[in-house]
Amino acid sequence: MAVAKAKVTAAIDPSVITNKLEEDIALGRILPRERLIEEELALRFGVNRHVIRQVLMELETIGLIARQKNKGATVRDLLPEDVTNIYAVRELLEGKAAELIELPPKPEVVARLKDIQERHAKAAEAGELTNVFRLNLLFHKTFFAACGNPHLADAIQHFALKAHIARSLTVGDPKLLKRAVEEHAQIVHYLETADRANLVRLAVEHIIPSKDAYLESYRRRFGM
Amino acid sequence: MAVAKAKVTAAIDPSVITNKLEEDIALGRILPRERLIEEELALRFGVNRHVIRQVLMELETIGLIARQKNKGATVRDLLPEDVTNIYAVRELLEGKAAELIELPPKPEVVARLKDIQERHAKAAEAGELTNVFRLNLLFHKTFFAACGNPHLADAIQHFALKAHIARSLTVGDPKLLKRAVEEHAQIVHYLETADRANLVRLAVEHIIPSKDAYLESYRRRFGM
DNA sequence: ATCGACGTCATTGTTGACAATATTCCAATG
DNA sequence: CATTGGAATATTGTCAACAATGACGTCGAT
Repeated sequence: MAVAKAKVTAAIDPSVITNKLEEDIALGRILPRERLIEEELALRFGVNRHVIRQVLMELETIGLIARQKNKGATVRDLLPEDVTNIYAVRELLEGKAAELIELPPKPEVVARLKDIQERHAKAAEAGELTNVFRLNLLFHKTFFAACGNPHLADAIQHFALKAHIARSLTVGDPKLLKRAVEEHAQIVHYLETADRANLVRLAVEHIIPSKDAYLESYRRRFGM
Repeated sequence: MAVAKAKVTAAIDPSVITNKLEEDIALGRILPRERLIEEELALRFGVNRHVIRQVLMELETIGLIARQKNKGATVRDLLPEDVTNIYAVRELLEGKAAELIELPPKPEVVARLKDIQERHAKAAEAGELTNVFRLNLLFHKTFFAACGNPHLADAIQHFALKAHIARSLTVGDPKLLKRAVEEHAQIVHYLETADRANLVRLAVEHIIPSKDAYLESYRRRFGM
């Protein structure tokens, strides 16, 4: 009995499913107001429905989906004012983190960011949206983790996830993508040159285009 | 022995249990590193173990407890640096909210805050810790909800809950309590007189004493 | 044709049983 | 006496069956 049974089917961690669904929502593969059926998802990921329920609860607290008792879960539909409010908090938090980050940063932090940045740029060039999404996420996570306040970094991560719904509609835009890639390179540059003022400015400005793109897209669809 | 199923019309909502456990942690009835056994809690609240699991997951995302796979849940033990970091975020968020709040505020907001403040003061005088806890929570929630940014208000609420672990050790201190009551009255006053500068200042300063009390208490217990 | 009552189906919520994993305790060993 | 091995126990994790609820279409009456 010492030997564990060989697991034929790889044990799927709930957080893996959560991440996958976040990705689906962020990339617009599941759209706002679209319904998430527990059994469908259970089948798709090859797990029990309870695991899916747990995942859905997580997504709810993150703010990506809304659940109603006995009625199920749907992707949240963010109104322009929601997006404005979320981004107001993001600017506040991310600006603060940029103020706190150690300058000059530890060499390994810069090294990691450079590596991520390059892979992100390549993925963008190749049009691999999934990788672009993941590497962008990783870049920001790595950057803000360096601020020295894990609780602040968590909050930033949390609000970045909330904003993903808003980004789903404009995620494919090559212009936005190109600009994001360039700004990542600039952020690394400001880190290396210990240029606090520009770092803080860019950290805040960096997220604005995606907000504007969403508001613009919303206006276009529903009129002003 | 006797019966235990007194609740024919029960239907206990999970959030009620969550709130009760938050209270227990905040008031120090359950201490850091103490274990939370699912079946015990299920028995205590007269619900199925699954409900408790759900509650524990919520408490985990709030940050009040830590869970390890197959090992169960314990109340989180906040190190001084955690408390410092959490309060840094609180000051940032609550300061911002105070800047955003509409001045002069709507009359009904002031009326509600006054009512809560008076009941809070009475509870403090009577030494009813449970009511003090609840009314203090309600006061802050009502105040920050008035900032006009629900996402910001949520984040504030979230971090206030995280901080509750830290407050559990000093919650009984009459000096702190007296000061909190007075400052609530002052906050209402600054609202009525539309005194933005003082309002922002006090909103930030108001939470500092409980942070300092925790750090002090920690030093005393483990030496400096 | 419109509306509402009603029955059926789809979906979520709840429960108890069982499996997997950690913890505790005790005895055997060096 | 400390340590290790391994049952016995305690606790959490997973599952499948069942109950409750809401969504939807059908049918009859006006």
